[in-house]
Amino acid sequence: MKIGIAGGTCLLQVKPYGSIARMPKRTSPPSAHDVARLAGVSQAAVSRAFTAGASIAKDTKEKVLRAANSIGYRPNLHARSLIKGESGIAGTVIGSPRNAIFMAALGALSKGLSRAGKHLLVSSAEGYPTGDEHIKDLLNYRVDALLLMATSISSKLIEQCRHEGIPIISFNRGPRKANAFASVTSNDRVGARQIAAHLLQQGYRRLGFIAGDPESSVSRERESSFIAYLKSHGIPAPVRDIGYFRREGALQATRNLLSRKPRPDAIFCANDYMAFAAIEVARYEFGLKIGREIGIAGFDDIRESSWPSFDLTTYSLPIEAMIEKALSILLTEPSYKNSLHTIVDGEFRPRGSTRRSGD
Amino acid sequence: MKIGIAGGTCLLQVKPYGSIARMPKRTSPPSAHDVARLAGVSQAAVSRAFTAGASIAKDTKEKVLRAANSIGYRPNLHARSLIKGESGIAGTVIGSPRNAIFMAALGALSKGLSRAGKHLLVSSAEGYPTGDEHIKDLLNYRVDALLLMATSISSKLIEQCRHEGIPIISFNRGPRKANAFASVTSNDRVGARQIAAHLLQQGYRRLGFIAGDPESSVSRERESSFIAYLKSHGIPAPVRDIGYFRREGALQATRNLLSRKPRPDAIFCANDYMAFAAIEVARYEFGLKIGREIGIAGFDDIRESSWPSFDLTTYSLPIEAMIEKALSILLTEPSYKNSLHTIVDGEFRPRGSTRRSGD
DNA sequence: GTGAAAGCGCTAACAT
DNA sequence: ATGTTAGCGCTTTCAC
Repeated sequence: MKIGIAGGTCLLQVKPYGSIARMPKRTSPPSAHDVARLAGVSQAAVSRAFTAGASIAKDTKEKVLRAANSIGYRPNLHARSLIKGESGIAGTVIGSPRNAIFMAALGALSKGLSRAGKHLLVSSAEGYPTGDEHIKDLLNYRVDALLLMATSISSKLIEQCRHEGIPIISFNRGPRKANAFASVTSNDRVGARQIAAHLLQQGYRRLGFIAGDPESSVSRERESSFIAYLKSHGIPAPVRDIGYFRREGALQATRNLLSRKPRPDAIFCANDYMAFAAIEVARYEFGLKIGREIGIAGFDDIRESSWPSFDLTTYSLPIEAMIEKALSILLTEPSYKNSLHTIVDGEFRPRGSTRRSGD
Repeated sequence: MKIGIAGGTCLLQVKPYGSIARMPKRTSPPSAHDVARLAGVSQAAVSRAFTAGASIAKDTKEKVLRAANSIGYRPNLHARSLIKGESGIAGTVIGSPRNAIFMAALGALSKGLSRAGKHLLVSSAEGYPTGDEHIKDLLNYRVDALLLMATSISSKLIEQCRHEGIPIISFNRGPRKANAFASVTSNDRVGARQIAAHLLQQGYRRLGFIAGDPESSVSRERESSFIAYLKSHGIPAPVRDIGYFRREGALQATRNLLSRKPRPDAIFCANDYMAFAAIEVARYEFGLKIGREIGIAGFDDIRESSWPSFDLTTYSLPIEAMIEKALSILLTEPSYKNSLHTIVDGEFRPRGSTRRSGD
């Protein structure tokens, strides 16, 4: 890989150690004092001009705003946070940024918070066993709330947050200890059950399951609920392999399952992303007609699932609704913050990948 | 959609207007003073204990840290920012959070910054013509740098940032005014040229192009470079339609192009995501063999492109390298900050979607 | 409605 | 090596 460099004067300059190396600061940003002086009012008046609903005369306010605008003044939110004890920032730790679901959630979250005038401080904890270090970092910024996506947190930190009144919302992962903090999850049990029911109804009988990360509550819930339904209908437990929520894992797991004798006639994958791999292995490596010769179902209903290349039967993970719920907990439901487990229903989406009667 | 609610005591409580509604704050977080009192030292000593390389005796430091730990003290970074004039936060505005590329970039960015002990404040400007409002928000937090992804910024704001020494790095979008700020882009011109050359070499002659957002510099660069190559080799300009970087748009654009007489024998799409739509329309709606009967190429080399369902010829957008470059500008190259245009080369990836000799 | 003054939690200069 | 002091930029009493 080549890197080309075009243009640019080059001021010689030394890097200030350990900080984001900034340009030479020609001017420090204007302060409320500067504005006050310019407008001929007190610094307190400037503050009031920028505080909605503060008691200030209309023309004083205008005068201030004009002055402020002319020198590009903008209130320093760090100073405000110091006083208010509130930062206007929500912290998010994302355990698996590769997962499209969490990234989609992040986008929705940021949008929703923006609308409410709040902001999102993001930390990626990919590859860390626990989110603790990242969470601590965020706490240093006195975040008003913590959103955990695919991230675990120690009891000590939970206790500390509760003590300081910082709500924790866990996303799509039930709390380990009941009522330790709020969580918003999709209704995976219902979804897995509907998929099981649908597969049986379509006439599939030799079922397979590809697990995600066997440690994750998400994968376990989907699996146990799937199995429970089968069992209650007198169907033998599915053959099983593990895909770790990754493509490579799912490719291999599918190969393993499809090589068995007798071959399973339908495979339920713990998420859509793995189901795509299963479909491709079945179609391109085993030459099977998806639906007719092998049923494949997933979970999440991500964008690609409805594309004709996959046409995947799945259960929609209601990410928008979940985010909305999380936002409403954050913004308007202080009473529920601590010990609420919200389960949002998705929707079953039968598609061609489990249609026996044709491809 | 149903929402189920499980568990939870319910303290009656009123929402503080306009703020993230927090739990009752049982305790405000401990301050350096508290620690100082507990450890029997001055508050300054506490500060020194938490400052790497400060002049403090070893056992004083230990004493302080023990005390701090026992009451869960953590330094308030807002206060620090106030003094230092540096927040340790980089601000990012993402214009199109739906675009997988930018989300991937975000993940990498957050990871890289985390390693450097920095943080990422994220704002989504989806649907806004300019990022200005969001950028202003971020500036209120005195971000140390601004990363713009698919986001435009007014000259006024550029000027203000330069004035305050805040570097702006634009991602995969060249600066409108030369040298207005730093930018990191992929080498789209080279990529588009290689694709054009490859298509000709494979024997395709009646070419088509599907543009992204015709306003975007990315789409324009890819198109103009593609056309320039064809022209210089005596091939007529491609027929053209617009997909706006969206699936629906690309589906329709492909239908339009494939309905023409004579039908183009190859289509270059301004990105992979649109190329998937093109492939699916060609394959499932027009019954064409991809590669043999219609060549399709994209740009970006996202994850799905190498999947057998698409097997898409494309040019890799070197997102990791670009992020690395952006980080190094941010963290270690103050001298280049202002007027550097870095172009990172990707790699041409010929695949089955443009192989004439077979499917 | 407005200004003066106190202080949020911290760092940095200055003493000692 | 440590304590004292003066702010960083703002919000919030408290007088007027």
